[in-house]
Amino acid sequence: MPQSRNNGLPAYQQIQRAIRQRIEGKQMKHGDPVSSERELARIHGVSLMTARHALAGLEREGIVERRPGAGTFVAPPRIHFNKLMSYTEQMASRGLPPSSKVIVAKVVEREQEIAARLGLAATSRLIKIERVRHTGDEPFALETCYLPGDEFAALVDAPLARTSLFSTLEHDFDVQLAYADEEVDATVAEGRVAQLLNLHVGAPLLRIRQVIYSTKTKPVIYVIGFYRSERHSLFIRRLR
Amino acid sequence: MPQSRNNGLPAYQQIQRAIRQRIEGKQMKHGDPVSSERELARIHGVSLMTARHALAGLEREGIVERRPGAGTFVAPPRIHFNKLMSYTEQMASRGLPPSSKVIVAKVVEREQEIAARLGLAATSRLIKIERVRHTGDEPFALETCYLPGDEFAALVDAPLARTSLFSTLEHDFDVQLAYADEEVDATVAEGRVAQLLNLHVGAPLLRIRQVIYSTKTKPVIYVIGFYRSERHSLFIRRLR
DNA sequence: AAGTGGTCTAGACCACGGC
DNA sequence: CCGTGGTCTAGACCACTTC
Repeated sequence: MPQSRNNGLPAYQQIQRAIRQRIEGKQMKHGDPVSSERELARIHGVSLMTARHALAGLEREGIVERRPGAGTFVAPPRIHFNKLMSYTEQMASRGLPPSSKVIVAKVVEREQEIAARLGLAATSRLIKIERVRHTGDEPFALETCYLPGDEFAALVDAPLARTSLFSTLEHDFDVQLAYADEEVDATVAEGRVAQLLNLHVGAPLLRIRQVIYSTKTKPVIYVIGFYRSERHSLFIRRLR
Repeated sequence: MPQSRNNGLPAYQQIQRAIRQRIEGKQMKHGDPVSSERELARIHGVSLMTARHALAGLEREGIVERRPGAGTFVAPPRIHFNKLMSYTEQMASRGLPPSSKVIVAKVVEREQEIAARLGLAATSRLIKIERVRHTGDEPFALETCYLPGDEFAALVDAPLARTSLFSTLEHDFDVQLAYADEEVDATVAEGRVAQLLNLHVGAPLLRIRQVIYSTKTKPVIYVIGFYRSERHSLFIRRLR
């Protein structure tokens, strides 16, 4: 009788959760063997295929490595490649305190191109939030994000300086973010951007424009960011 | 009797290949329904789980979309997010002819830092191949790649101008490339790079340094590339 | 030789979409 | 309502690694 009585969560996800927790809770570390498929099946009282399904998912996430004939092992502590993380989360993963300064937080109109990228009518109202990110006391990025104004009007009064935008969206607005498509190129600092980032005009900058989608494949945030190239590299993993 | 008589290829991969071919051969287009799991199982004479496994793989690759209760459909023409492709393959996927000019193809020694990135001793001999990539007649990238010299010595005499490095490796050297880790930042053109790319000094450039690994998790190629930012953007998909 | 992951079968029930 | 994908079972054989 599948997935009854048990939180409604499918069996394979419960197995994943159990393993994930033991790894995240440092009870297992890089290289440790994970219970074999047959063991997991026995322990959780499921069939072999279900246990396999659980491990296959964890392997795709990079949490676990499977070596045919040998076993399944906790994967090396992964640099979170290609993972959508907020600035706050990125800092946390490096053990650094987040620090940013809100420059602008208001409603704008007639931002035609940006409205289009969010799948909205050209004249829609948009929330605009502009922030400078710091490491230590040096500014290293200028991020401007836009959200649909009707849905997220309350955001302009949110404590953006203290709380992560991602967590505000996920907790207060019940929006689950799913993925982002980014376009990356290089540019040089000029005018206001150079000034805000404490750079001389002509310094190289990484420009990242991203559209962040919710689990419903709906665009939720458009972000354009400028990153000081001496202080920020982008890491990507590409698969064949 | 699994995977006998049939090319040695597992049944689920044969199903995938059949579907892939029909999509790539334009016999099916974006939005068209793919045979249902039960249909595929019947057609290919396999069980439902095997047909499901095939579709699950195609869905992960982004080739196909599955909508519960509705069916499985050919996914929108996908931009190849986070996919490791050679320059030749990238051009092909956009319907453009590849064009590049080999500047250097020789053996070098004492490239300590690069040897280290390839997991080799500091004094190892390395193959160095430097090429300018073009779109039309405009240069848009300078790519320099390094490979272990002992293993790939024959490469310096390979027809690099005519043949893709990836395919030479995969066919002539029996090396299967698996993934690449990239570090991306911004810089400005200067000296030789500016000259080769036909840019003025100070123009913004995207710099990509990548280590390409074989299926055996062994570093095989180190590439450092400079890309004219007006002619090249990087697209990334990040997942939550 | 024992254990592991990889593949596969022939069934089953569920929740959901579209008609 | 019927067909779909999503989950699951209780077995099986194979190729491989480890000892």
